[in-house]
Amino acid sequence: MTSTIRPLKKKKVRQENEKIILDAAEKVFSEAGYGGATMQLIADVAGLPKANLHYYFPTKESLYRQVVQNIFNVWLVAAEVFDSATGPAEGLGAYIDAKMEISRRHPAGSKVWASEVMHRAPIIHDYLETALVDWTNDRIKVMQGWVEAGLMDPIDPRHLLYMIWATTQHYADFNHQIETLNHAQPLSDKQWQAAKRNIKRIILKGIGVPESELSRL
Amino acid sequence: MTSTIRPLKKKKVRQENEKIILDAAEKVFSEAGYGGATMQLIADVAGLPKANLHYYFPTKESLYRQVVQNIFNVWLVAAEVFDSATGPAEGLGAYIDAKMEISRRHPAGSKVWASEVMHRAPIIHDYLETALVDWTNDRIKVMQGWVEAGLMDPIDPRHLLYMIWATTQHYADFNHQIETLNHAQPLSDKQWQAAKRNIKRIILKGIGVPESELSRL
DNA sequence: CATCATCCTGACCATATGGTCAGGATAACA
DNA sequence: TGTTATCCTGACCATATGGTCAGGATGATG
Repeated sequence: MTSTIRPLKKKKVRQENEKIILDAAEKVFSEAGYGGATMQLIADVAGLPKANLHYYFPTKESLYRQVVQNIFNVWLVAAEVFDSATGPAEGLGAYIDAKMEISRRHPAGSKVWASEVMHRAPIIHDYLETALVDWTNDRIKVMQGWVEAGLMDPIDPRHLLYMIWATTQHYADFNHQIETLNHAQPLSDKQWQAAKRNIKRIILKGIGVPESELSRL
Repeated sequence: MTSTIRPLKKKKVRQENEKIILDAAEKVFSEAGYGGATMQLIADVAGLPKANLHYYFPTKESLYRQVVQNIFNVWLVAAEVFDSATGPAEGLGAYIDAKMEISRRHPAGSKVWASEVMHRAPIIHDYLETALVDWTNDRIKVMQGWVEAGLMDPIDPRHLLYMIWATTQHYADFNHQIETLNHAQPLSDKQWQAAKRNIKRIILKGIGVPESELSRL
């Protein structure tokens, strides 16, 4: 019974503990910020002694860096829906849906990312300058192609992209404000659907997608 | 010559020093977060000894609270343009312009606000529940009126408002990311104008403002 | 000029924090 | 079973931080 597991036992322990620590760290960093978070609090949330964190992650900064990198990967995966699309209604619509889903399921990650960028990205500076720049330029070209094909109005794709990022991430980063304005209640399933529908409708109609294609939202 | 000033000299000193400290604090809080900011660093930026800060502001938290309240007032003033408007094109257009101008001139304040809300508004909780809720409900009624008057599509005003907040504040909160994506350069005058124009066009067209009214952007 | 309130600050303190380490426990493996 | 690599942790340390305070400077007031 243990024969197949035994050789992996130790490796599994490492894998599991790193996950526990990273989850706790993401939560604490998102709630307190990098400076406000303490290794002791992360340890308490993880249910481990503080020294154990330092066994897996030598410094607070290395732990934080790993958290941010994980989030960036989530972004990238979500963006894949963008690529297989044939036009703005499909591509941007799916992208907005995917980002809203992340904001709903993964708000802590979004907050850590926002906090990092707001503070001039001291830790992931290089990521922004390479991976993000490349990714962005690629999508801008795609959207530029849509403009030239007459599939959308001659909008500057850059500002369109910022608007999508801003709006979708707002539902994660400012979820406390949104809940406060919703009678102190989290958004219900219906309200999340309504949010997605409103956002997609305004943006897609705003860039010139014909009304006939909007009905499917 | 000094006769008119003399009786105010001491009061003026207080006023000036409080302003110097608050400006320094806003800058440092926005760059480091509440937990990452130190009274020593704020003192250095202000060019005053640390003990002097504690003379005017007894605790770090009281200083921070004052910074956040000042920002909230800036928001409120900017929102006044909303009210004198006769319809969405004029009202929302002016509101977007005003908020973009704040994002450009006052990014540090926006970041402090964002950080505070992201961390569940521990300091200004009561503000959100009273002032912000009241303000928001009032504007929603105005927009609801516009919908009923047929001046805009039947959009949920709440999500429209969030979209405007998110997009305009994004240019302050994520200015580092935007600059990184702009060849490490701050946006020029022209680029700021283009940003405003793109945002207003997408949102206003997206909610059904007729093309004829968009040409004036 | 004398008195008083306000303003200012170097030196100091208690506490909290990131990080270390020696030594012990556990499991893989020969 | 003995050896080795990995895992675990209580106790400890150096440093940084928010905050205090006694005493001095400055300007208002009468």
